[in-house]
Amino acid sequence: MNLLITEDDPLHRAFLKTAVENALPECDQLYEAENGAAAVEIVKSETIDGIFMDLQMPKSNGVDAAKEIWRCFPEMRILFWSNYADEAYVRGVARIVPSGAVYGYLLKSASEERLAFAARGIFVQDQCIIDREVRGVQQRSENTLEGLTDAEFEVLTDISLGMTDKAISARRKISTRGVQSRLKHLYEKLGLNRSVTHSDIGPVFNSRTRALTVALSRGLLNVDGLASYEMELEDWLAKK
Amino acid sequence: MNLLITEDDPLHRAFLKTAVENALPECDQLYEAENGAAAVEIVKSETIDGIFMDLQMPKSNGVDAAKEIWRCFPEMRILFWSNYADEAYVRGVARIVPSGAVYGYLLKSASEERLAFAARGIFVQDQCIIDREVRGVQQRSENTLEGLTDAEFEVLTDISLGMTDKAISARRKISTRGVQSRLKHLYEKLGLNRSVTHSDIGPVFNSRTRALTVALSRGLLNVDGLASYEMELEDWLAKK
DNA sequence: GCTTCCATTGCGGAAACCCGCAGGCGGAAC
DNA sequence: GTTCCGCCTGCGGGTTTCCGCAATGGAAGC
Repeated sequence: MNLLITEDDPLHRAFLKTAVENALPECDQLYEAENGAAAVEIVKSETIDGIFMDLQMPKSNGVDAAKEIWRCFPEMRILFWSNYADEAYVRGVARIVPSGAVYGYLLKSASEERLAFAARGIFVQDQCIIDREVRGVQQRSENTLEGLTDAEFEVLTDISLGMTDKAISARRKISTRGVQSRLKHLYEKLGLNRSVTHSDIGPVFNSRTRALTVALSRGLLNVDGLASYEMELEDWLAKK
Repeated sequence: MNLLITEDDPLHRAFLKTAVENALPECDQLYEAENGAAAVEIVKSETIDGIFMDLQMPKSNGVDAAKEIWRCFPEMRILFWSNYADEAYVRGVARIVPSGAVYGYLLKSASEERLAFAARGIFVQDQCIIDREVRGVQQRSENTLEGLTDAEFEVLTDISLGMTDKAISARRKISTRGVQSRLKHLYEKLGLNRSVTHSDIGPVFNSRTRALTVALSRGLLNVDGLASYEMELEDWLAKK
């Protein structure tokens, strides 16, 4: 069995390496990549059976790399390994998993024991292993109470790129009024309607930008995510 | 000599610990804290001569902790140790350094050798040691060409919190027109004026929110910074 | 003193944004 | 079938934001 570790931080890489050597003696060859692009190359040139993938990496983040890898090898088993259980990451990963693919999502704070268990579960027994806290985020984002619908999340990513209503309506093929309607619901769910309005000054917050702040601080969005949304937007602009 | 390591990631903490033991044999006691609040407590209860401070930590980031520590011990020597040379961090640190204090700013990608050199420089020889790349950011933000003036940066933080023009004008004690003037200059420096405008759709971007995206992706702002600006804003709102 | 540069201010208007109301559509549940 | 419910749409209008133009005042430099 050949595995690949994709992780930019040399310390974490070394830790992961020894952990894997202990947990998976059946691993013959252990490749390493320090960014997403390098990982993609190795997967294409070598024979890889499974991947450890860090999500936070400078340039070419883990999600993009995984998307490209799954495009070529839909069967590839990937264990994501992340600092945070941010909704942006969880959603980002969930969006690109091919149906039937085996994958896992583990936090870096997990013990070596948990890591070993997850690794064996995924790479040996072909089972999906999702960290408990991550699972919590997933569920919360599935039931509509606390979480946003896809439509609302979509419009959130669009305004996070700084698009105008009109541009969004063109991109998503709905009327500008539809965009505003989505926005209104988004604002409500983020709790902006009952936000501060000072007697002298009037409303203190501009909903549109405030939504961004709140989304960022709640982990609905993160800066890496923005970068990849930006690329999708550029593709669309080029085609239009 | 008693030193304190403030770092949430156990791996990095362990690495730092052995590195310090090698580089600074004159260190008697080596304390550890895994977040800013704990660090502040230790500094207040023990006798500490110098601190390694991680900047990215969940809750109570390094800048806030350092601010509080320097408020009580303006002589404290602090070596900041960060993943990124983001302008938001560099500016954040520079804003709170008491005049005459000894401090350093090192990237985590630095070699152990550089780390040892910096540690000796700061804690033994009382010299400020700033990483080269960080120094680059500092200079760029000092000369007005590429960087923003204080006024522009201030208004950037305000819109990043989602404030309206009127609220900003009240807070900064200038007219709303003044706010808009600052904003206009900010937009220019971020390059939003010559941005995409599509023939069918018209302007694709809303300057106000687009400014946020650009500032975030360029590292002028970051999410930790937002959290502490938010607290300042709440203080002001409470007083008002 | 004069000029230059910068930040600020008022005015005014075009555009963008926020939102209540009313209505239409399709899918899920009963 | 009926009833919900979420989502989209048009209309209308109130508010906010963006920005050009012109004028003021202060600081720095000749």
